[in-house]
Amino acid sequence: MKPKIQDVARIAGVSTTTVSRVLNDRGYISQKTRDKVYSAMKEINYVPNDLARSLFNKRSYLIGVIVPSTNHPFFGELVADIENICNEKGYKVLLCNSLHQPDKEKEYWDMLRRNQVDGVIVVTYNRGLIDEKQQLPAVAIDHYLSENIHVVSSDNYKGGEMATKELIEAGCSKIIHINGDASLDTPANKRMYAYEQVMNEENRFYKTYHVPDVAFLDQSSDVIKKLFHDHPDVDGIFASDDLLAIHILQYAESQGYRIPDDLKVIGYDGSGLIRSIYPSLTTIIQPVYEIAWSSVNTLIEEVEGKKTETQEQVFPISLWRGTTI
Amino acid sequence: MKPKIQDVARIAGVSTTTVSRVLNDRGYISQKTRDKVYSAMKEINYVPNDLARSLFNKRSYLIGVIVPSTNHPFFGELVADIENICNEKGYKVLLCNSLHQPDKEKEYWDMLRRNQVDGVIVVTYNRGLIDEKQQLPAVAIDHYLSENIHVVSSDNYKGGEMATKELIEAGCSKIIHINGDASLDTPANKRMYAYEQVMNEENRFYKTYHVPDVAFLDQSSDVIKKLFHDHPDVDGIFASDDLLAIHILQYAESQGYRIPDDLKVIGYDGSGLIRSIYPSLTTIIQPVYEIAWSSVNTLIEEVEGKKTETQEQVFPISLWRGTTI
DNA sequence: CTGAAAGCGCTTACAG
DNA sequence: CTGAAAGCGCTTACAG
Repeated sequence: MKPKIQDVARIAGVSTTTVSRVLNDRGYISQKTRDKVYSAMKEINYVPNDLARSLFNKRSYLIGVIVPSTNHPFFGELVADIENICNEKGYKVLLCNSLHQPDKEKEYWDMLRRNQVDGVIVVTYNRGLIDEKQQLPAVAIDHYLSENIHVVSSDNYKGGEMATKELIEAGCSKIIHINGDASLDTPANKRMYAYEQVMNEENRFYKTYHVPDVAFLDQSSDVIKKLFHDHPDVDGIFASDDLLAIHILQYAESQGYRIPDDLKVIGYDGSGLIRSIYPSLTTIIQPVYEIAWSSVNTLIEEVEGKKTETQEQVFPISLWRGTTI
Repeated sequence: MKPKIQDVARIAGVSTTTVSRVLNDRGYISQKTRDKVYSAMKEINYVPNDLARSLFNKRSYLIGVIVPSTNHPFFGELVADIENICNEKGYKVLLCNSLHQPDKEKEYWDMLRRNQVDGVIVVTYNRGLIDEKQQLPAVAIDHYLSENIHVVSSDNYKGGEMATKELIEAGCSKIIHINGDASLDTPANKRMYAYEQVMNEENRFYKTYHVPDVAFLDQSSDVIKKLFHDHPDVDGIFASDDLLAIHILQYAESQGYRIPDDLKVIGYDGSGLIRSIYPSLTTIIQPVYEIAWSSVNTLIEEVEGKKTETQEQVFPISLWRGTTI
């Protein structure tokens, strides 16, 4: 049986109230009592039960984090940053990999509520996730969910614009965009709108191809093949995800395109991992750490009642110059 | 105020006992009562408090997972698999990124105990993590921690052997190994022993270089430069990590080595991500999913009291043939 | 088929 | 400076 506060009290010869007081360092306690209690705790290897504490305090210091999957460089890094920052602030992370499945997201959301998390940070493309009156503090990354939910993102429109203009300035004459599932309401859509708008303004041909699920690349190859089959003269591609961009480079090279002479490619995300192992890829960098930091801080401020108005924060993107443009 | 079971009981006109019964589907309850309770729950949007439940049941369905960082393709994938499998089985994951820091690992371990996790899955190189009498069920991945802790790993020795032999069979005459921190007691050490033993048996020159921290590659470049400076005639390198292998390839190519003609390189881990975006890299594949599955299952079996003897499970590795050998 | 009571391990007014 | 009592939101014997 795990020792409880009563056992400590009995051994130290004090009341449970007193033990609780030294545990929480609250109220006046004589040094002598304090010492007795500490040595009793040590003697029986006492560990406080945070479940009981949370129950009483109505505060769990638990934060739910819902992402598509940590098995993706961008989200793996994002989750690592979020967890590290939470840890510094005394919060714990309950991890949920939704695999982009709306029903899973909903299940996770309910699970988090049952577990009395203080708040949740969510990356979802499922608008309907929070329909009911949600009093649970939440921050949505990259996505507007509802009026009461804060939003943290990087500037997706500007990212799309920057990527497109890089290709234009590099002299590409036929620039194609490849993106994820068109029916999903993802931040990548803003990148697409930016691409289409820029191309439109310049009176250029534009075309966007869609991959069923960007995060899991198995299905991307057919779309990539089709892109090159339809447009063998393509000389610029803006991919909404670095992994997609790399797959395109692989396929293009296998077809004899020389990079960047025949074809220029720019990706998106610029996670530390990709920049480290694939520095040649020109890409738009999302400021992952800033997004993580701001998400955690905004959430904790709301949890601790410091701020109430719903916030929307957009961080600037930047360009990583590789050699694929 | 969040609605509680009492509110449901009051509205449905029954006792809390009855509400609890329909919640847990235990004992006999008339359909009429059941309906009343359900509609009351719906009416006030009731969500059960799992903290209170866990407190009573002495079972949290929480599993702590300690890894160096999800910001690494191998651990990002491992954590995603572990979490998915836990979720299928009704368990939740409390994520801890130790960043390879022993003091953090210890803090996380204590935090997990306070939070009454049912068990923990840990990837650590910190032998001293569990000194005291730990009654907490645990599975260590890749590492023997103590007599009562199960171990799940892949065959690191055979992996090192296979990698070394591949280079030998490919005709390399000067094969060098590069590994992580020598003072850490990591699974990669077994790969190094295998390398050294095979080389020894063949009466060949061997030499291992060490990078301070394989998981965070910033410091690797100096070591890599030194390796090539000391041994410009190296024609085979076995790296204990794919990211390291990729950095070596980058540096070697910048120095004019042709791959694989002048230099052959083999990595380690073979995570899905690396195989997808860097298929040319020859590497040893660790069966991530099997490791995740076995860890979760072994842990849950112990938690549920199905098995008691400490187990050690070793899964076979395999070879990914790229073009770097 | 249903309810009153005790208890999971803690904390906090309230007394003293 | 310290303790007895009530309560956080649940569940489960035990009665009826």
